[in-house]
Amino acid sequence: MSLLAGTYFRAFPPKAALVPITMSVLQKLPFHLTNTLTRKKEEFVPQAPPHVGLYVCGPTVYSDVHLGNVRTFMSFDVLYRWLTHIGYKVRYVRNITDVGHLVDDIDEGEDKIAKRARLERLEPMEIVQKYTNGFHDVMRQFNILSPSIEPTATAHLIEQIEMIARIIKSGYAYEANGSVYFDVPAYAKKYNYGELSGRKTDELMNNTRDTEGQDEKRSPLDFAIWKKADKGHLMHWPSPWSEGFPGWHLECSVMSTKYLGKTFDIHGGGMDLKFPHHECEIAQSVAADGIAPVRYWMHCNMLTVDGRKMAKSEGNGFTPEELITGNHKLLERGYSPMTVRFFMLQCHYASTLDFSNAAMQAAEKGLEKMMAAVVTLEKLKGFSTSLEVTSGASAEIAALEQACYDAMNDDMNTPIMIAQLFDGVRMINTANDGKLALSADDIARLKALFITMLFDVLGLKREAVSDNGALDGVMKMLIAMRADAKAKKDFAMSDGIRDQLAAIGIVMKDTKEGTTWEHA
RNA sequence: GGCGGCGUAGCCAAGUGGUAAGGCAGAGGUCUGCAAAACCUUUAUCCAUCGGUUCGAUUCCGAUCGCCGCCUCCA
Repeated sequence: MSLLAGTYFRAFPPKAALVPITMSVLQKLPFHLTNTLTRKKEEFVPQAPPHVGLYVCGPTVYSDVHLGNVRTFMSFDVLYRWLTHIGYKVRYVRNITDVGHLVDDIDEGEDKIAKRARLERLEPMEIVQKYTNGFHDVMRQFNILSPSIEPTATAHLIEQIEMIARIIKSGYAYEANGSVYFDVPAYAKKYNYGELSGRKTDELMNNTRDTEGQDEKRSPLDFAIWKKADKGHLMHWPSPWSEGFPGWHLECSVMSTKYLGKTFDIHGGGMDLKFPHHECEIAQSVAADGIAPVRYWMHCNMLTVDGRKMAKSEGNGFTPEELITGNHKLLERGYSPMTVRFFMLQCHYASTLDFSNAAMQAAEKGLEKMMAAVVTLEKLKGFSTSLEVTSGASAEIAALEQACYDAMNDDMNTPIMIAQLFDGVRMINTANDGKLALSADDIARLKALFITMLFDVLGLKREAVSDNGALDGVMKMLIAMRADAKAKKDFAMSDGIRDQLAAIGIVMKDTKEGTTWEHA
């Protein structure tokens, strides 16, 4: 078994990783992040620079992802992009949970994927495929990069069974009636169960729910790492203990350490996974291998709607699809994926973010302003600096650049970084107005900064605004007619054209270079 | 009840032991035939409430109120 499981992977970080660190960008300031294990902001020092191992708990593919999920993956996408940008070589692992997990008390013994399969009359793996595809589509829409490795739980059954065996061998798990439970009290005697979530086993004991099936367990605190499948349970595999399926917490422990090493740098996920999921991951790894698996834990906060966590059970969750089309009762209209991305990144990942139509519309306007500035910047022509002339703005641009790096290095503070860029927007617009002189070098530097920060780091992309050629042609004609009317001082006609277009959502703008138009 | 966190302008949201980033909205101005866009200026005597520490707190400590997340093993 161990041979099978171990033949095809390479150790990470690589043993011969003694490549000198070549941080291309800025080494002046190290990256700091809030480690939720210590609850402190710490300097990030990878165990084997320049390599960084990053693991994020991926989705359970039994239904559409909702916007809250998107926020988590987007936050870690920015982390991945930033670490890469500052010169690290990141191996980013994000799993797909395709082994179903038990639904709730009502659907006893039937897992999420099996239940869904039954409802939709599909093979479980059809469900998995369908929603995995959907998940990938959503990730693409929001411009979230693919991880380096996207392992699935079902492809790592052998490793999971091996890990269970190791935990049993070390005395922290026991079999009962074909299921295997993690022995929390035994573990807690030697190690600190609850170090991540701040929980204490005594307290947990006092507040345990009286649920069914408890009799198999020695302590109500124990959790299943292998579960015997009930009859009718669709997904199950053979194991030394029973025909069954692995416990939920196990897959992440197995897949993270398999690809990133027994101890790896960063583990991320949503705040709601801190307990029990992440706490159990620590316990499993420590029990199996005697080593803490993770050096830095990062948790990103929840997306709320009207102050409440977005969740299916609340009925306040909408799919990314609905958000884009506006087809949901909570949505006044649709918003583009990049508007959503910008909206989310204007808030720090560790804060709760409250969703509202007003906030979305504000983000939309802000993003438009930002993107318009990039277009302006690309057209700007600066004066030549051949005579050792520097503009008064040069120092300001250098400071702006530094401020952007400082913000990102300070626990990935995207809202501050964006605020800095808006200062840059002012500079660009002022220059465009002829009220600020920028040298060609200044402009090149600003361009590099904006493109790097906006597109590479924040992961925004330009969205198509103008649509089809026919409309463009019609608009050219109308603009010409209106110019003609204006030349003849026929303002009734020129205003009429403009107002009627405005009524159908097209806005004309008279600039020095001529008239342009856009959708309102 | 336990654990974790939050409460900053009309809205979204940063931040700090020395007196409040940014975006949206609002107001005034420049520009314009009038607009729009752009630019400039402006908008929180104050950071839930009450105490305490301090020369000084929104920032630290305590209490109160309100809100949110988690509390497993059958997410």
